[in-house]
Amino acid sequence: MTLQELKYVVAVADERNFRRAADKVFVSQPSLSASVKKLEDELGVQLFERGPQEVLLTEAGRQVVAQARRVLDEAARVKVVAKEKHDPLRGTLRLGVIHTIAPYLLPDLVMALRSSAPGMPLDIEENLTANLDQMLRGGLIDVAIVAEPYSATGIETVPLYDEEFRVVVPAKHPWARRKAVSADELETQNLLLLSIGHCFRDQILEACREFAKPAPPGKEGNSLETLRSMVASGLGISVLPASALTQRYANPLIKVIDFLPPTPLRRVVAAFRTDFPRRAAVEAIAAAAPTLDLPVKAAPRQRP
Amino acid sequence: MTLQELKYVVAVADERNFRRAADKVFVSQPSLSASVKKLEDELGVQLFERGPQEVLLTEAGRQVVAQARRVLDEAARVKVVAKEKHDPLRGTLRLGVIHTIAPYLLPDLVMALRSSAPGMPLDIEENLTANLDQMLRGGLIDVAIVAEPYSATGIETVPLYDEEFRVVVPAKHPWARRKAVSADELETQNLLLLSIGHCFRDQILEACREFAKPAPPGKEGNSLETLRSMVASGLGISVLPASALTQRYANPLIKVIDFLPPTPLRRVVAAFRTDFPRRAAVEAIAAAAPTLDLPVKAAPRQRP
DNA sequence: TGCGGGTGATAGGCAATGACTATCGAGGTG
DNA sequence: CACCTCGATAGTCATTGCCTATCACCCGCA
Repeated sequence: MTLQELKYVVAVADERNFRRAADKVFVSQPSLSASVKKLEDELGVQLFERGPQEVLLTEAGRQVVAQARRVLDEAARVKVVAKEKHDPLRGTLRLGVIHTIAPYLLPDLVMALRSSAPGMPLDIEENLTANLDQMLRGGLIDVAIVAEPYSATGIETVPLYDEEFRVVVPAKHPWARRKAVSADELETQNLLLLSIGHCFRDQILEACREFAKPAPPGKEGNSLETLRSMVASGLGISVLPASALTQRYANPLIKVIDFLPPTPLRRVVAAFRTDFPRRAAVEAIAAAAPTLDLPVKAAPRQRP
Repeated sequence: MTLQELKYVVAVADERNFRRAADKVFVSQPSLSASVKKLEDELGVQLFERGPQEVLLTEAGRQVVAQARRVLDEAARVKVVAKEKHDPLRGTLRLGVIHTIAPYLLPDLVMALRSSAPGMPLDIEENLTANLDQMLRGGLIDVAIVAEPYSATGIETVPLYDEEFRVVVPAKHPWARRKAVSADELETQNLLLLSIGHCFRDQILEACREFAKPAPPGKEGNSLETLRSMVASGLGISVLPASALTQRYANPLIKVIDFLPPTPLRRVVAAFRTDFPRRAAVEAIAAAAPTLDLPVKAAPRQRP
């Protein structure tokens, strides 16, 4: 039984005439006759009475044709469903973002995508890189926005932007008046870091190799906002990414100091499975990134 | 798009593995891959992400597969419907019967068929032969029980039984004591006949050729029961078929007289379109006829 | 009563479709 | 690094379904 046979049978039932039905479905009359007979044989029931005057539906034919219409109806809806999903910028995109990026990027990004891809709502998952990686491979999310270094087989990345690091110290800290500090100097202070698992912690330790080996530094916080508050309360100094230090987050208890060049930075990328079919959705995110009002540098597409 | 492609896609979605899915639907893995790709191309949407680890459903894939299941479901019901109609003795039989047979045959026939073909309810239409003929050709009824002579192209008949005619006279009629009368004698009496259109009228006139030409005889009735009542009231004599003169219809005001041989009779047949596929249903009727408690003679199958 | 115009079924040739086996290339795993 | 499994590809082959041409039948008309 094929959809075509069902189409043919319905056509014959509609036209009550094999020739007209054949024209209607764009085949020759013998082909149509053969197909109808084939279906009748398969079903073991005669569907039509071929009289010399007219073609009559048998009782079985009536029922089968009615059911065939339902099949064709549902089959037509397959195409409709597929067509609706045709545009990669339509349909929910499941997006994972690490904790140190989400709160600073998402408000603007969602805003930008709402106009550039209005048919693509975001289902957002905020988590650690390692977890996002697993979810990405497992198909639980479609795209992950993480910081480099990040690579995995079967995963591609598109750079979004480069984001410099800044030192934040309490307002009454001895460094509060300095214009810039060197990464090596941080060692001398009580450096507050994120807890283990946050990539941002590792990136800072990487930037300040000197004390990566010695004992772990001061206290740890669970989010950048926690760190910020801890600094504000005078507990120590810390390092935050530039996007966490916009005007919106200005705080009189905190002083922001640049690094002496080379300024450490992180590259933020969008990662997705190589086989992910909605690349245009990733492109939409990459295209939106440089338009955002963030203190970042557009990251050139270096490894396409 | 074919049902097979939909089956394949559903199998892949179920197994999340092309090889296992191929086994499940009894094709080689390359064939299955090709079919899936073909459907994806046709729909213009990628349904699966073929990762090295596992096969993932895209969002479009989820929706298409869900719809495909519905299609296959409905398609399976086509076979169920057909199977239900597989037995020609199942399903309503639309039966037409002429007025002069219906009330005497149907009660017994329905009873007999209820046991020999319990799954075949009768939808009964009572009408004149000419109308039944049209309905039979037009497919409005499946079988017509009529009296011969009846023939038409594209129509076959099966004899059911032969039924003799009897003369009925009022109880106080001069003939009331006679054992038998000749057809020719009827001319001398006030013969009550059915109105024009009833074949039984023509058959009586045929039996008594003598006065077929002269002026029309006495009054006319619209049914055999009307005639019977008219005879009972002394309005004249009439002729009835044997099946209308069983014990059940005995009436003290009426005397039944045999014809002198050759006794006129009518052959009752079941007529159906040559193309009618449920011949077994007709056979069931033919087989039931001789078992009925009617004063008739089984009609041999003379022209098969 | 024979003759066109209609029906659906049949016959024979042909091309497209789908299936197969064998193999590849990519990844993951010991 | 060898080995295994994944899905994709290549090439061949049989089946399928299609077409044109024709048949057999029935109708209505002359």
